[in-house]
Amino acid sequence: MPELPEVEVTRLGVAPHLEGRLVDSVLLRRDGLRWPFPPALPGLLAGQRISHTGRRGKYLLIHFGHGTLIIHLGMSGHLRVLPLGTEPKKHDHFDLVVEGQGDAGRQVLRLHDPRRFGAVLWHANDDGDLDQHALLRGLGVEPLEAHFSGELLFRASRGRKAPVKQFLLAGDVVVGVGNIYACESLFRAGINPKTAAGRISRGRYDKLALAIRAILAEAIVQGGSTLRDFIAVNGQSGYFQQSYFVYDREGVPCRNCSAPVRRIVQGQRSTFYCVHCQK
DNA sequence: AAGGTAACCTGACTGC
DNA sequence: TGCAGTCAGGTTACCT
Repeated sequence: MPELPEVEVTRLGVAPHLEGRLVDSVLLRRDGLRWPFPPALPGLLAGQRISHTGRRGKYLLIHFGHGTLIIHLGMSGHLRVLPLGTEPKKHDHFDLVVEGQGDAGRQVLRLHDPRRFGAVLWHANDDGDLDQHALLRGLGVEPLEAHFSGELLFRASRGRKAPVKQFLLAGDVVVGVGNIYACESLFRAGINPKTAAGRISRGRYDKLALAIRAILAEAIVQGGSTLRDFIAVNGQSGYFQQSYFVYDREGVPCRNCSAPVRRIVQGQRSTFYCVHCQK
């Protein structure tokens, strides 16, 4: 789960508990997830002050004076802020304990990730620019920033034969749009997900860019989507899934034209769309 | 360069 | 009740 809105909702939720605080300790309960945790992490972070949080695509960033902690939630990860002493559950792999501030006591930022496709990595300032980090280097434009546009999608797609759905998911042109929001955006823009990216007009990309922006922004306001694993930091569920028009609605009447929503597979991922509304 | 596929892993659900 | 099969929000590595 977590696509851009879920990561941003997570960031907004954890930020007040982290920014400006000192790290007490770091606890690693296993060697790593997708990649090994940096073994030196506890020593690198203990006693250091968190300056601010950020996000690049689906990567959550926790910035320190000497470097940045990079967290990815994979398919099934979530972060919670809990009172110190809360018993860890199965699949709780990583704790960042922060000092209290004001009335608040020490708290723990805890990463839970059953499938373990997530990641926790460290980028030291000495290693160069963060945006040149191996995981961030090839990423496309942030869809909620001003320079994201239909023109950008149009230009980047010329000559591409891949279906537009996979073009969006690839992440090298625009970041943060995962399977749910790609399906929903294409529906809103009225574009068939199977259409070759390179054969879509400028005007239709203008519409698609607006749809992507609007849907991501709406999802953030609604607290993201709650599927099997995503729970916001405060334990509340997001409710954007109630707003789905096509995702996970195979066979259900289209909310626009009542034709049954169709499910196909593209690049090993399910795509949901309306044959009537998306040409 | 771009495209296709397998792989990583657990858990929930379905059907027999 | 159990067992096998399918599917799930992501991304990289590797091959054409």
